[in-house]
Amino acid sequence: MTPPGSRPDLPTTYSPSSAEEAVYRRWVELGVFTPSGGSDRPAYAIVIPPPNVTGQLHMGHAFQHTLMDALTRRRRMQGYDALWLPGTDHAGIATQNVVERALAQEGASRHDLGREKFVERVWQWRADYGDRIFAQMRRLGDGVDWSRTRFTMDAGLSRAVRTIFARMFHDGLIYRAQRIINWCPRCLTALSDIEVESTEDDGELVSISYGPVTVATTRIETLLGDTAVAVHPDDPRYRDLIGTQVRLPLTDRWIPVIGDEHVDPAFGTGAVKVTPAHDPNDFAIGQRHDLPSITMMDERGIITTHGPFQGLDRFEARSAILAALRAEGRIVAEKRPYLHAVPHCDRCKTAVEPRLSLQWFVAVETLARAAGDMVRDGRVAISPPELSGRFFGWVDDMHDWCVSRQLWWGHRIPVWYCPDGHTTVPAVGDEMTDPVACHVCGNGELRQDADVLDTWFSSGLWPFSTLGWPDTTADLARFYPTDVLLTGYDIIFFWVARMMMFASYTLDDVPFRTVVLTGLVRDARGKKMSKSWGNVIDPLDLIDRHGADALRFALARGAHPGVDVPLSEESVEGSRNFVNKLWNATRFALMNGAIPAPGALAGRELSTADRWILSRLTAVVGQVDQCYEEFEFARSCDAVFHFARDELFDWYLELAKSPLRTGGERADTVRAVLGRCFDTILRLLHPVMPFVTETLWSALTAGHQGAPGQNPASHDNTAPQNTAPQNTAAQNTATQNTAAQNTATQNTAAQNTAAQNTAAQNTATRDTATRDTAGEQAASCLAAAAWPRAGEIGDHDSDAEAWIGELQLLVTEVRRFRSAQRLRSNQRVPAVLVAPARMAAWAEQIGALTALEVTVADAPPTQWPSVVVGASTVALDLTGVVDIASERTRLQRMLATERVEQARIAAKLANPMFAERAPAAVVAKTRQRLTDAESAIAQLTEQISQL
RNA sequence: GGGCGCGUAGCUCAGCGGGAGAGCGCUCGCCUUACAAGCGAGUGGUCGCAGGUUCGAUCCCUGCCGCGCCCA
Repeated sequence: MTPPGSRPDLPTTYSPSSAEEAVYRRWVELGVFTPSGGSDRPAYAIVIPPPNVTGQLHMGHAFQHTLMDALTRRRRMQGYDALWLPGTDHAGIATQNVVERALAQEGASRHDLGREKFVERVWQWRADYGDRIFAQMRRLGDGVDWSRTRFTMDAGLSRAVRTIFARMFHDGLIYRAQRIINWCPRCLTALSDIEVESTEDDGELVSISYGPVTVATTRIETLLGDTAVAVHPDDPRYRDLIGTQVRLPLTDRWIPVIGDEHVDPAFGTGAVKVTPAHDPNDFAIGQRHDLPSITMMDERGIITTHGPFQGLDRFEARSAILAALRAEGRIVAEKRPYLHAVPHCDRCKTAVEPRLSLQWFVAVETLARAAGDMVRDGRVAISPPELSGRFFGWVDDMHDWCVSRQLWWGHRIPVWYCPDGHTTVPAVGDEMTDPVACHVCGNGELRQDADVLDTWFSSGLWPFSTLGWPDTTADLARFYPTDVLLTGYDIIFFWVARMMMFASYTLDDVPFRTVVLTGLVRDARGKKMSKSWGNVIDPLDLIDRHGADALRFALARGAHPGVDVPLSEESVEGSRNFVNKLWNATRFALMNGAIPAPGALAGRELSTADRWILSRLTAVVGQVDQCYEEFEFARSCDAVFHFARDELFDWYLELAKSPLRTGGERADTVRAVLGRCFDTILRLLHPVMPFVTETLWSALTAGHQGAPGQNPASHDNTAPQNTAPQNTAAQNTATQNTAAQNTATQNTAAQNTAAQNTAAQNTATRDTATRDTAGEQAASCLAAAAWPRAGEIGDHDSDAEAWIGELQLLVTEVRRFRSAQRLRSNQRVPAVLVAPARMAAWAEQIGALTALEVTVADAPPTQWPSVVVGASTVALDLTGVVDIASERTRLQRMLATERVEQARIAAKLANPMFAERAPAAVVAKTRQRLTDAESAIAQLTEQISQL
């Protein structure tokens, strides 16, 4: 505990593990993540791309959440009413698989339980484990509004699903049809195109004689379902066979040879077997030629055709049929291995079986075009724009979307059938009422479609279903369209395109204004992280060992738009080191009485160094702002990092030590400048490094409640500035429970969707209740403080920047000289400074920075070796000690470099075309460079001659 | 096969028409009163190869070589 008005003593090493949890709890207690609403502030909203409810926080989440959090936190500090809305999706197949595995351990299957009990069991699982990822998000520091946590199976979101389904059905945008779909023989369900992942697998391409024609295939077993052989109609080899019949090997069936334009005469033998029930291309050929479809295997991939192969698994059948064909002498050629693309189930990696079946589809043509148009006419921006090609490639060539899944967990398809097979879908406006009689024949014996909808169907509604649609809610009015949808470029098709399609259909508006696409997190060597490679890094492990800020900063520093981010333990350590450096530099500021109050600088006489650092600070604030507008997180981090470490800590702090020691008016000014600088960089870093900045800022502003730039718009600023004791989070480790843990035991009744509050929601309700009283303190919390504005700090000061630049150059040259002379870093040497008055005024600081005992004189002692920069000379008392040979070598090397430079520039200027055609500014700059090189040469020549 | 992208320091990557950059690593010196999770200095690159455009090319264009991703 820190008494009012005093500042805490901070330890020399920052310990994230003891600080982070308490800081997070304080934010939630203060309600900073919950938009206040109702004010006249502009709204800003990001909905989280919902993580899978079975998921654990992985590095991809850590990365994307860091960026979303940074965007939202900055907007919040800028005074926006900012919402980052969290939640999860129900992950149909994945969740069902998890629960089925648990059941299998008990020796049961879902069929033993029956549908109703099984679904109850899944709800139970979700109540027990579904909030794990929320607790992990807290560890990362995600500033989401827990009071608005959503789940795709919530009552409200389920209503959105049923509503849009009915509307689209009645608009003819949802239909049921027999089609070839991707079927997973393990999950026993249909999959959409994007739930299928193709891999290049070894197979064998076998040429089989069908009598007069030979066909080539990799899927030998489907021979049993062949109903034709197709050739190109113009192919001279086969033209005459078109219309004849050939006997299908191993069977008694005769099948026609047909001509079809889509056959590639150059591939294989130029003749293909046609299996309409088991291949999408063959299905299309079958439709064109009115061929029968023969389904020759069941949903588990077991052969059903009568004969010797019946009952075999599809892969066993492949070998058996190959052997049988070989025995009959039907095998003309074999190519093995033959690399070809094989589709696999995204979830279980089983080879997908194309299968003819009756499924529900979304007709995507108009919706996909509308989604494409949003980007084409600029209503939705894609960042970085280079990746829009990827988006168009998908939406402009999209097949109808198979949305039915043969699962029990999910939104049951709201369609009913009567015994006569009529279809009944609730009417628009009455979507939630289950029909009691067939809308066609009035029969009251209705049965609901057994299938559920694709999880992505509900995820596609996420940007507006989470805000209350289909009701017209205050949230929808305030936060929709949302501002940013941030996700990896690999997953753009899953939600981005579909959210846009549904948004266009339901609200005739964009779901978000900007799509920010990130790269993928890779390992230190740029390799994709995968379990099979064994190179997966667990973000929670890194947070445990180095702190969330270190992980976040390491990730954000690599976040160039759309580019993959390599992440290594070393880079996180590097960031942790910077966090610690920031900690110690701020400690220095605290120990020296830095004054962060807004008026502290007013009317003070600033030194050149003060003006310089404030000028640089202004520039950095501007840079950071620009970077955020362009989603250039890496550059933003770099800008603050280099300013803080290489300018503020390395130079200003060193220059400040002397006036601070001296005291008086000058020291107070330095304290005010320090206050302003540290206050500002903590604010600038807060979005990416929330924990340590919050801790340090509360220490910095303790006793200075009138800290500059408090966000007047945020929370209730009519409350008096409260100077009540503030725990510094670093010291408060007493309570270890996270809020998520506190409420994790709360189980909700299965199926009772009205009661499906997540634990986090319950927590947040409590949080919100405390917000009114906490609101007074909110302004003393960095997360609710104002974002710096470049204009408030000052203007660019080129005079100060030039003088400090010269000082830095002089100090660096002296250090280089010392190093070249092999002087030990701790060996203090007498020296004389001969310089203009403004430079000579820094004699003490120059001495401290170079480990020299500096005195000012009008002329350097003869025989002392010297370092010359511009009009300033530092002569060192190294008579008899200096290594003349090495010094001569050093100077001569510098001279050689300058001469090369001089020659190159002179040659350039000698070219008349250059002066004629190059812009005047470039020519002038080049002339200046020549002059600089020439004076450097003169200076070095002089120094060498004096040795 | 079609489309997109990438080859820049030992590693991972920025830069993308006018002086080659960062982080990490490596070498040397230093426990200097904020910080050894630190400080100071340094090493390291015909910017994949070959042409072209230009006063000027790492950057723009063409071809080639190598690598990656998406789609078929």
